[in-house]
This record gives sequence, C-alpha cells and structure tokens, in this order.
Amino acid sequence: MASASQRVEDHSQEERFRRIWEVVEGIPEGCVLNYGEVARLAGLPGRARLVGRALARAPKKRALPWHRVVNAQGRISFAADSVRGQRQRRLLEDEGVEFDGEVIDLERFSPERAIDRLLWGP
DNA sequence: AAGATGACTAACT
DNA sequence: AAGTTAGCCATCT
Repeated sequence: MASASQRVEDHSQEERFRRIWEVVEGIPEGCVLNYGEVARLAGLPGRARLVGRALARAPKKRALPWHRVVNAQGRISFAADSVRGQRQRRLLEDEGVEFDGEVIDLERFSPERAIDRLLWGP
C-alpha cells in the first residue's frame, strides 16, 4: 500500500488548500482581498503564491468568488487584455467594485470597510 | 529527477 | 517611478 507518510503529507496539503478556500468564500460581495492577506487569514503568512495555486486548483464544484482576490497593488493579476483578466474585472465591477484605471483601492473595498459602506455609502 | 515556473510580496536599488 | 532580488513552494517539464 502507499506509504503512510505520503498520505499524511497529501492530507496537510489538502488542508492548506481547504483553509484558503474557506477564507476566499468568506470575502463578501463587493469586497476584495489580496493574495497575501488571504494567506495570512488562512494561517499561512508569507505564502501568497500558495493562494494563487489554491485558486487555480479549486474544484469547480466549489464556485469560489475567486475574482475577489487581487494582488497587493490592487491590480488584477491577469493581463488586462486577457480573457481571464477581463472576466475578473467584469465580475468585480458588476458587484460594485470600482477601478481607478487598473487599480482598486484596497482599503476602500476591504471586507472591514463593508459595514461602513452599508451604513454610510461609498 | 533537477530545474523552471508562477493567479505573490516586501524590500531594495 | 520602475526594475531587481530574495523568499516562497507546489506543480509542471
């Protein structure tokens, strides 16, 4: 049979992805978080790249709001003229996220500010 | 199986 | 302002 140690490693790896997916699922509509932040919230500080990997490998079934994750500069990490980049921007704009050129104000659209926006408006 | 890659980022030039 | 470097590490070649 497959070695136990191999199984354990696979499991903890799954575990990391699961935690990342959970964090992403928790991003409210109209908000964005950057990769590093998602990693931190998932208990994986310094592993922003892992978040990108986890999103790429997320099961379709899960229907994650993957578009709410952008990079630390507030920019979409796909080329602006790419199909994926345009789709992500469209999804964000459809739920009220505003761009200044190519850039989103991360402070303004952070989940923490979501309640403020509800109470006081944008 | 070693080396490149990348949905990243902070810290330096 | 813009490019480079170092750290990251599972996946892909």
